[in-house]
This record gives sequence, C-alpha cells and structure tokens, in this order.
Amino acid sequence: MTRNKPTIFDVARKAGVGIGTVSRVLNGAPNVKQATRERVLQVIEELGYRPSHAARQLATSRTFTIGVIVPFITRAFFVEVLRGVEQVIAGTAYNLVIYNVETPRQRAYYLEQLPFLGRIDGLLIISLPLRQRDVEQLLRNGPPTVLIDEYHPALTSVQSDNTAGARMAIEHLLRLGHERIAVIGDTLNHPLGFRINRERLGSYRRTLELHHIAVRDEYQRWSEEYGREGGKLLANELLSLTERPTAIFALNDMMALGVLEAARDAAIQVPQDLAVIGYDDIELASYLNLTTVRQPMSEMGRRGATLLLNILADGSEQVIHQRLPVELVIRGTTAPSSKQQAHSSAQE
Amino acid sequence: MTRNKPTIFDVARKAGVGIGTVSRVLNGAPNVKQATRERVLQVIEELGYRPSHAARQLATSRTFTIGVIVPFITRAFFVEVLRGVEQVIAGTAYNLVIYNVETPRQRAYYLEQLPFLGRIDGLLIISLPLRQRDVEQLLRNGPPTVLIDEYHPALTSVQSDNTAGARMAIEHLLRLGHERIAVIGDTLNHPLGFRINRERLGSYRRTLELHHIAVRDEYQRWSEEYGREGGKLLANELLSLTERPTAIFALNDMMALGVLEAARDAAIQVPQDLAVIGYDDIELASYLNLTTVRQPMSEMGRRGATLLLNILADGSEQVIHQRLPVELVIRGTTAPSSKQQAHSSAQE
DNA sequence: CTGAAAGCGCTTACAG
DNA sequence: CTGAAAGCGCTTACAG
Repeated sequence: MTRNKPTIFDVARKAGVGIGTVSRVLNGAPNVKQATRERVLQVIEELGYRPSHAARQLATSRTFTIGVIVPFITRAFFVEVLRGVEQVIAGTAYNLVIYNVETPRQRAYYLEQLPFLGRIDGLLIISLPLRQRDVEQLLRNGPPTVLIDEYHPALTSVQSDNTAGARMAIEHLLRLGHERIAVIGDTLNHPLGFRINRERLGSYRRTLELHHIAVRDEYQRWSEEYGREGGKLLANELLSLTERPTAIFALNDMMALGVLEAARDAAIQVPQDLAVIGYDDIELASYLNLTTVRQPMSEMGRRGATLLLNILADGSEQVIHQRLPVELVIRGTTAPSSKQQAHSSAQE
Repeated sequence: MTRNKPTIFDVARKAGVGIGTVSRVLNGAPNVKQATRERVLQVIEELGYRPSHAARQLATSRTFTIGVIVPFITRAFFVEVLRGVEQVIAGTAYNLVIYNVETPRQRAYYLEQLPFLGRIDGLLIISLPLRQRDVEQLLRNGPPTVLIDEYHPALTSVQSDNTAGARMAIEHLLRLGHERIAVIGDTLNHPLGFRINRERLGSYRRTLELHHIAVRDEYQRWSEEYGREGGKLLANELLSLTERPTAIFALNDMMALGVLEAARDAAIQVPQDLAVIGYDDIELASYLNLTTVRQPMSEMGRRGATLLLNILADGSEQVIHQRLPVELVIRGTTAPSSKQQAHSSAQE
C-alpha cells in the first residue's frame, strides 16, 4: 500500500511482463502483440502510472525542452511572437523555457553557454543577430536552432519582408505627394545588435532614390531611447528643422506613438500637417488609428516553432529560409501632403 | 581523444579521486579537504565539465524547474508580472517554464495534471482562482505553490490591495464632486474565473455607500469582450443613458482606452464632460495621460518568485500572505465635475 | 513478439 | 576527509 509514484517496474510486475515491454508500449513501438499492449495500457491506467521525465531524459539523452531566447519580453512585438511559439509547442511533448535578454551580458550567456549545457533539445532565437563564431559553435555542438526575425545563411529562419515593408510605407507616402519623408527608429547600434532597422532603412533609401527624391541625412534620426520617449524626442528634432518633413516613418509603432504625441504637443495636425506611419501593427495601432505596416507576428512564432519541431522530428539538416509577407494598413494618420492637395495632382 | 561530453567519471579519473568526491565539490559539501577541492575544480575547468541535468534530476528527484501558469500571456499586466518572475528566477539554478492559459480546458489541464507529472519543483499561478479540491490535491501531491494576484488561505500568496485601489479611485472622483460614477470591467463570470473584478466592485459599492451616494445597477456594466472593444461598448451604453454618468471607473486600463475612444467618437470632452479612470497603469496609460490606479506588477512577480524560492530552499510549510500597496496616479482624464465647478464647493 | 541486462550520469548513505 | 557501491527509472540492443 505504498503511496509512492508507481514506476515502470510496478507496471511490469502487475501486467506480468518485462519492463522492456512496458517501455515499448509507452513509446508506441510497433512490435508488441495487441493483447499485451492492451493489458499493459490497462495496468498503466489502473496504477495512474506516469513515466519519469528525468529517467527518460537520462536514458535517451534528450531533454524534451525547447529554449527560446527572446529580448525585451515585455514589448508587444516579442510577446506576440512568443505567443505564436507557445501555441505550437503547447500541443507537443516539449516544454518551453523562456530566456529573456535585456543586456549584452545576458545575450552572451544565453548564446554562448546555454545551448551547450545539454538542457535543451532545440533552440529558438528571436531578433538577435548571431556572430559567425556563435553559429559555428551552435552547428558543431549545439542543438538544432531556428532563427525568428533574423537571418543567417547556415541556420533555418523565418522572417518577414522588411524590405518590402519599408518600401510599401514609403511608396504610400510618395503616392500621397510627400517628398520630405523622414525615418526614425531606435539606435542603429543597439547593444543587442538588432539589425532590422538597417534593413528597413536601406529600403527607405532605395525607394526614395528610385523615385528621384533626395535622401537627406537630417531626415534620418535614431535614439537610444526605445519607444514612445524616443519617438517624441526625435519628432521634436525633426519638427524644429527649418525645412521640416511632411511625413515621418517610424520603424516601430511605439515610436510612432511618440511622434503623435510630439505633434499633439506642438499643435501640429495629423495627418493634415504631418503624416505618420508606423511599423508592426501592435494592438495599439488600431486604437490610435495609426497607419502602419503589419507584420505577421504570431505567425512568425508559429512558423519558427513548427520548423524547429520538424527538424527535431526528422533530424533533417536542410536549411530553410521563410520570408513572410507584410501588409500596409492604411488608417487615419496618413493623408495627401498639403502641397499635393494644392496641386491636386496624383504622383503615379 | 573522444569528443564526447566529459562525465563525472572523467573528472574523477583525471583528478585521481572517486566520483563521490567530485560530486561533493560540485555540490559544495563542506567535508572536502581544501587541496582536494582545488584539484577537482582545476580538472573540471580543464575538461570543461558540466554536470548532467538529467542525471542529477534522476538521482535527487528534483527537476530544477519552476512552472508558471499564466493566463493571456499577451496582456500587459501578465507580461509585467511574468517579467518580474523571470528577473528573479534567471539568477538561480532553476529554469522557468511558462504555461499560457486562454481556455478553461487549458486551465483544467495545467491545474489538474501538470503539477502531478513530476516535471516541476515549484509552481507559480497567476490570477487564476483555485477550487478547494485543486488546492487539496496540490497540498497533498503537488509541488510547493505560490499564488500571485489571487488568494487562498492555504497557499502562500502575493496580491496587491484591490480594495484600497478601487476605494482610492472612487474617493478621488468623489473629491472632484462626481456623484454619478459608473464602473465597468470584463465579465464578472469570466470563463477562467478571475475574481479581482468582484473585489474591486465590492469596494466601489462600499465606498459609495459610505459617502451616502446611491449605488445604481445601471452604472455597473460588464462585457465578455476584453479590452478596448469591450470598454467602448460599455461606454456607449452608459453615455446613452438618460441620466448619464459624469465619471467612469474602468477596472483595467485597456477598457479605459475604449471609454476614451467612445467619448471621442461621441464628441464628449474628457475630462470636462466625462472623467475617466483606469486600473493597472500599463505603459500606455501615461501616453494617454490616463488617471489610473497603479499596481506594482513586476514587483508582484518578483515577490511571488522569491517566496517560492524561499519555500524551495528551506522547505518551510508556513503560509505567508503578502499584500502590496497600490497608488493613485492622477493624470489628465479626471477633473472636477461640471456640477462641482458650478458650485465651486469642495466635497471634503 | 518479449525478457534480462546493461547503461545513461549523477547523489548519497556506508564504511573506513 | 574519501572511495566503492547501490540506486534513481527509464531505453535499447541482444538473444531468443
């Protein structure tokens, strides 16, 4: 009448079989007679037997846990991605362990130590760029790894199309007759190395050039300060320029908020006097009626997790790169530029 | 020249000791000669040895992982709490596994199965009420459990003071001369059973009664729809009442947003014609200049995690209940009621 | 199809 | 202070 958790031995004894057989039915091995299988299952049920995770780990040298390294777990973009990841992992035998990174020190630890501790079977890395040596380490001794919102040729990844996103934003503004278009974002030299801003910035420039609009340095501004505060700061700078922009493209929605706030404070009408466009389409954007570029945030998480699960299931070494489309969501913060309205001429 | 991960045997051999000794220095046991300890440490360093998590688990029957059951991982409140939890767990030997609950089905699984699978050493439950039988199960067979933003007499918990929070909000409005004060929130019968709304509602009523203000049923409204949409819906109902309220207390900031939106749409001036007050003080609140009740969200997470760690460390059975203070943050969405302005008389 | 046995890599009395 | 050995609860060839 021991009330200890039953083990595989208890099941085997009661079912009158060897533990090997119990193990086989547990793992759905094909070579078990149907009658035996049923008897064992029956006993498992009766005993309320649950196999020990730890023992299984030790015997198989698998951990059944997936690690996800995610920066600034508190920002809407990352939360949404994480949610997508969680949705697909929850349905599997895997556990999801989250490692939040907010400093370079944490990043170093999680990227250089964690993967080699044998604590995880698979790794998901969100938005964090990898150095070549980290990738090599990972490939040599680390678990299968999938990148989300980042890219490296040697690692399976899923991203959204940042180039197209920025292009769509700019072309939308051009179509509205804007020519003095500024771009802002958090620092291009982020301590954690985020690279998407550069990608979007590049696209901003190329799009302007393509349309023969001068690319002005003074219209490109960056702030160490993330989010609203940063956006407000930069918008204030831009709005006090002699030739101030008629449109501001913020590389994330939170900074777009800051722009709106700065405009409000300066009594500048949006969208009449200033068009504002954001990036991400976090929930807030629709509330503020913000025109923005929508990224499939949860979907990126779901895809990333699914790709990792596939690798884990079939051990395939094939590197896959998925790039998800983005979408321009036109709301109330963009309108034809005053110049445009005066001339009443369509740009294209 | 095997490139396999070194085990405790490799260390023992190279250091010329038994594996027991290696284990002792690994676990900081006191009874090891200093010289021996140093030699072993040296070898561990040289070999880059890392003890196997799985083996340790199996031998100690501890898992070194803490589970946290959290509803709607995407909402600002929960994200902030989670971040607090993460901050304290990250510095320990424990892993943090997150279980996101969005349906009663998931709740049932995570509350009734997960704790008894031997996968976690400790459990944190956020905002989810427990039935008596769940608590008994937990106490009998489950891991040490700490409740965050919920209460049960038999389980250590940390909450903020919801009663005081609602009282402060209402008294602030009363002081401004408001008497027609409505309260809104997401449904009182939430599928996941959230109870804080009832607590705050109770305090709303008592506070009004205390001040001899009639408590009207039509001024208390609830929506299945969470957040902005729900808030907007309820605000529209309230604003179309014959005798419409001069102030609305939303039991969470997201719904307060919806109220602001409804007011905007109806061209009702906030705060002149309608005072609005929220709850939580999520980041957004300051952007929208929303008067609100600030809860120490991350701090609740930190406290909860710390309490759990303490239990895990000393095995204490003592049940502790912490209640953290909240704070009224007065911003721009509350002002004296027009009546008050007319009479120019202070309420107290 | 199935059982007996080795092995996964630790911890922990036990005996010295 | 330290070594040898048992034990944690599984999986997996191996032999039948």
